[in-house]
Amino acid sequence: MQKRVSLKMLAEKLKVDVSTVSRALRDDPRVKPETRDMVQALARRLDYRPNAAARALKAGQSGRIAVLLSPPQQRFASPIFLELLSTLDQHLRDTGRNLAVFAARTRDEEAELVRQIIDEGLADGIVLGRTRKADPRIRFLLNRGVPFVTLGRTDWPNAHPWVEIDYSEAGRLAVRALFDDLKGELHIVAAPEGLNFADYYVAGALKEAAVLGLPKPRLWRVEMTEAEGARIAGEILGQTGSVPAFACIQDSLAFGVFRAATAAGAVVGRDLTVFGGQNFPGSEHTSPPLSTFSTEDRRIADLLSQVMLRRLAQTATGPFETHTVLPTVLLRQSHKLAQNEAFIPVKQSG
Amino acid sequence: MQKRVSLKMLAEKLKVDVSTVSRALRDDPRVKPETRDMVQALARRLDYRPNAAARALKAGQSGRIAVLLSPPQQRFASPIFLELLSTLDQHLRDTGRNLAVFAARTRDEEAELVRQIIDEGLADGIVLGRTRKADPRIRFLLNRGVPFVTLGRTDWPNAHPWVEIDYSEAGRLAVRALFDDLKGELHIVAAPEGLNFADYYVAGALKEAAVLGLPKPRLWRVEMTEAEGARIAGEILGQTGSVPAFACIQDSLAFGVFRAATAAGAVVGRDLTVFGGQNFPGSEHTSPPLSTFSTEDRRIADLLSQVMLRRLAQTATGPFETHTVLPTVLLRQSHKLAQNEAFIPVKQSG
DNA sequence: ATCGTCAATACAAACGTTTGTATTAATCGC
DNA sequence: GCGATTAATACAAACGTTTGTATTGACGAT
Repeated sequence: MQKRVSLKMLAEKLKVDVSTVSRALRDDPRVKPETRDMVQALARRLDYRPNAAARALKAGQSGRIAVLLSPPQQRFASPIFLELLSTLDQHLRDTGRNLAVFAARTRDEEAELVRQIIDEGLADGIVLGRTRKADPRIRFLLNRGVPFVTLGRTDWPNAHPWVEIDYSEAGRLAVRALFDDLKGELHIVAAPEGLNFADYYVAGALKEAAVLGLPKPRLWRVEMTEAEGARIAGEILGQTGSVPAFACIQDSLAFGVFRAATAAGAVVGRDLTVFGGQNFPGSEHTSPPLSTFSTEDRRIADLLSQVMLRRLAQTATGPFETHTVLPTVLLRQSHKLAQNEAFIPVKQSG
Repeated sequence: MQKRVSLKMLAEKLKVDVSTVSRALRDDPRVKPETRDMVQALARRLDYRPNAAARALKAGQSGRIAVLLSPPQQRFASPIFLELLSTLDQHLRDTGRNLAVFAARTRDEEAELVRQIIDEGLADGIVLGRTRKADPRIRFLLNRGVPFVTLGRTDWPNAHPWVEIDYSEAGRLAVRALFDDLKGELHIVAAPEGLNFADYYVAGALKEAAVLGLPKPRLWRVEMTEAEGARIAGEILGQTGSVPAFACIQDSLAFGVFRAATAAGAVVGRDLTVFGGQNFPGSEHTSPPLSTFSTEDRRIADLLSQVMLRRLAQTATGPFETHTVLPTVLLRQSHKLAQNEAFIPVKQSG
């Protein structure tokens, strides 16, 4: 465990000042070419690496970007996060930055966590999702002038860059798709109220139901877990003789519906219909294949990364034009299986 | 965007020295109680937060723990990672530390990345998985005396703490399960050679095949993607009239087998049998439900976190006794569906 | 020969902490 | 009431960088 190589160590060995070493390594024209080469040669030989903490202190920048892992995190946390972490880290490392990850326990804790990240200098910028109504995290970040990008619009849509999945369209799609062979009550199963993407989904779904002349669907606002999906579907399947339809905002919930159906001896596509969301791994292989919409995880990750980097490079603050709404694409129409006796894939999920 | 609150600022306002402020905040008995209270009151009022970079520089420790996201990262990267990130961050924050995430592009890049993390002081400890034969990352970390924990044993099992999933048992279980109604060739579909967990799996599977008196199974060493699973199954289903059995090391591969089967018009459970691994979300709902083994993601995450923290607290180096082999638990036996016409869940997946 | 110019380098301060040591002034023993 | 003790605080150095400024010596112009 030999001592770390520092500028000082290089300077001593070469009998020059640390400032000369520092400049030599950064190809400053003020150092004589021979000196520069000598310094660089030794630095390479000793495998010198600048100390991140010292640089951060001097620069007043941590060199890190934080990603907020929004609670609750469960096994089902959407696949987009891993995609995002991986993509973002690669983009960041190309610009000499690193990735920090923070996982709040509860939603209430998040605002305090964001404050800590910024005020302790744990990161210079933040990527966050699951935006909410009157989101205290956004309020704080705007106040402090911190660079950040959100997945999902906020109440201050022109004050910062964001990328959004068109959840309103997703809700519309789900209801429209389920409508075709609707034989019973329609259930909208969405994430808790106040979460913007869920509110958009519900709005889109309700509007479409109205357009189609349906009676007002039953609304469920719950955490997006398989357990919650199973609980709701279990309750409904137990009490009604009709054929309920479930528009679930995420496949995790839809998986729960499948589970409840299996437990109740009901057959999806005959005794109930289901529509999911986000095209989770495995949803292609349920029986029948889960109708869902795709969210282009890869593209979202790329966009968020690029926008974050652009925002970091930016000197002036606001207004920020990078607002992108990503389309949601209908995948599979297996809820029609009972009628058609044939499975029509609308688009392969690759 | 007012200036950050520093010790210096507090000191100036209170007309005392920064050292006094520093000591007051840390409840040093050398400062007079009244002074302490005065300092703490102002610090609270101005919401002072110590600067992480300055602390890191002074302490010679970054206060961060790195998690290596092993390549290739794809949508299917196992659910364990999110669980790990979330659990680890919560444990770390309790001890005033933070989480850094690094995603190498390729396996070859990983060793260099680890070197960078340590030599630039980007992290004080590392959690890594996907250990390999003669793993250069481990070699380096041992050399430098860096605290680290691995998911999966290494070639230096007594030199560092590790947690391992019993993949040998997993391979054995899969072959044993498939054996019961084996009507054709047995295929072992595992991750590339050199990856320890995959090597254990293959060894376990081959040994069990030998014990059962089976002919030598066909061996595939591929990346664990749905595409690879589909490619292999497609190839086999096209060329043979018999009923192949696939023991896949991960559900992602098994999902691929399902996809190929659907494409070929083959029915899983009749024209082929499949066994997966790691119990991915959704694997419960395939048709038939995917036989797989569980890996107790939550417990693994907890263990890795705890062991990492214990290792960090440790002053002396080695030997490290924290070596845990986690059992793999058989889930579902749906590959027997064709025979029994009944689905026997061995254990619910929660 | 002498002054200004310029190249090359050294010196020094700063970023925000922590911590060892020096200074000051009050208190105690006698 | 005077030296020793002690409580309270200030001073200073250090961590490893970066960067503004001062210093040195060599050279060309006058």
